[in-house]
Amino acid sequence: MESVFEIIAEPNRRAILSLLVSSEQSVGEIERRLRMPQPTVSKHLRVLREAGFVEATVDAQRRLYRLRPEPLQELDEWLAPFRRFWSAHVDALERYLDRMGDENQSKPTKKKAKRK
Amino acid sequence: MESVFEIIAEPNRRAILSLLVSSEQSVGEIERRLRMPQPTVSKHLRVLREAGFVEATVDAQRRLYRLRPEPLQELDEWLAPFRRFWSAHVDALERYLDRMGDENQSKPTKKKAKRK
DNA sequence: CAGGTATATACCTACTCGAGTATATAAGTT
DNA sequence: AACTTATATACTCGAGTAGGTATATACCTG
Repeated sequence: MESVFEIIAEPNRRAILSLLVSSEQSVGEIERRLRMPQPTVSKHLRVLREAGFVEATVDAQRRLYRLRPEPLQELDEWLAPFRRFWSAHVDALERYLDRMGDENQSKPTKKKAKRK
Repeated sequence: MESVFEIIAEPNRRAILSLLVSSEQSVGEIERRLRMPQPTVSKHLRVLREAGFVEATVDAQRRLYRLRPEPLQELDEWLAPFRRFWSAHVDALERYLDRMGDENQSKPTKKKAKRK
């Protein structure tokens, strides 16, 4: 369970993260809101904690868990090159549609684009 | 192997995606550049293809694989709420640092912040 | 201190998935 | 047609991991 990617591969962990994005929550609150058995919640929280996604403070018997930004920022950085890639694609599509618009507006039922 | 998240959890698959971000590649090229056994490459490409991360065109015996943007965009969208979260944090930190700057520049060795 | 609440952990099991090896398929070359 | 290149697939095996159940730990309340 090394990487950020493996951590967020698990749906319950993503649910926990999404829940924590609004505000910190105790284990019991997470348990109730996500309708998840308590050991399951604790185990996922442990994984998230050890990977730096969340941190906890003690409040009597409770633990209040809150989000930490770093690991998800790392994910965001990994995405950067791909963002450049797909925005290039959008640009190309826009240019293409612009050209089509000029050349013949008369054929709106066109089915296939030409292949190189 | 349903979700986008599970697909990119695998390091070799991430490597393939990163390689394809520059331009399309044949299976053999991927195999050589990533020093990965051919069946491994093919199997990961299959997973990526079925999940919509890549598409292939046939060139004689070769298959040229290229990136498709949608699945990674989906990941990008999942990150959106968290981005709001951490930019809020940066703002708060900046305000805090600003205040500290005004109030007393004279105590740079402060150790602990007050707890509620 | 007895009982209750909140959370963590230990143990087991079932399942998934990736690696490795061998083989199949298909196209190109001689 | 034989051979080679390029890619896909089938099969087996081992490791990792999530879920379930039971139990441990810690704190709070009467």
